[in-house]
Amino acid sequence: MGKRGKSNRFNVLLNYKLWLSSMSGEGIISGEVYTLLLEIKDKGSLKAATETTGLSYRKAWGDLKNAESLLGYELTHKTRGGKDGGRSVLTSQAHKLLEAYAALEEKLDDAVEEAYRELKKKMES
Amino acid sequence: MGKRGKSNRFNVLLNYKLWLSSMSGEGIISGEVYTLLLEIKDKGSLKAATETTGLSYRKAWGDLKNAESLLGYELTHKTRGGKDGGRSVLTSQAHKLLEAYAALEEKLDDAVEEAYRELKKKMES
DNA sequence: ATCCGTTATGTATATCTTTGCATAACGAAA
DNA sequence: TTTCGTTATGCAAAGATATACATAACGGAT
Repeated sequence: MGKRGKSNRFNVLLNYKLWLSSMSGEGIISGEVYTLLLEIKDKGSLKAATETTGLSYRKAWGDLKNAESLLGYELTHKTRGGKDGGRSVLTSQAHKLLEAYAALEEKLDDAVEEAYRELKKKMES
Repeated sequence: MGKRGKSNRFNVLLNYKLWLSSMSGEGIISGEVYTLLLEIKDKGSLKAATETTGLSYRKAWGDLKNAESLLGYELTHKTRGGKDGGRSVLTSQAHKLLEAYAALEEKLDDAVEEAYRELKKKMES
């Protein structure tokens, strides 16, 4: 280690959280809903999706409903009944949203990482 | 208005929130603490700062203490007593942090705005 | 016609966060 | 040495969020 040791190491992490909101400010889509949609896409049902994401069915269902109501369109085609009980399938708009959101997150991850490096440099100087 | 009207306008806003945390994840500095520090710098006391920022003294004090404990150094020189009761003045490290944070926020504001434009374009296509 | 497991939703419970007192400690200035 | 307004901190109360539980509705497959 260098002359001054690690005395002024800036040992903190930079975190961020994204969400989409309506003009009036209510929350719509956060990372949580994003991963929920990914899981629904994979598993084919909301219930199954909640089991892997860890949130309660009640909340996941509410979040999804909220998101759809504020976006103004459905994110999943929902069917009830049948031997399997029913299923949830992403709409084409949901697919589009997932794609767009993934690109956005990647872009911002990069920006945050770079900003963090600069922050750190400043704080350690 | 154009041929298809505004039917697929993506009428949502992109929001984000930044915070610094310790390695183990506890929150340290959020925008709230940042504006609190700005206000302290301006007003010279924590109490006065809470009056303009709107948070309760109890919480502001706790947040500040938490931030200092996790950073490992003081963000304010605190004095009690005197006709004026006491005061809080930013440390040099706090000044440095404010500067760095402001730069960081500006950078990310730009990145988010750009990312939002792309998101919007994708969602409206 | 019956069954099954999922969607759908209300309500009560618990958990987490913030606020609101209350009250002590402090110490420079008058 | 008394005074004043701030820092400092515990604890109860209030608010906000999330979870848990209960229960209905549904309808394709058997």
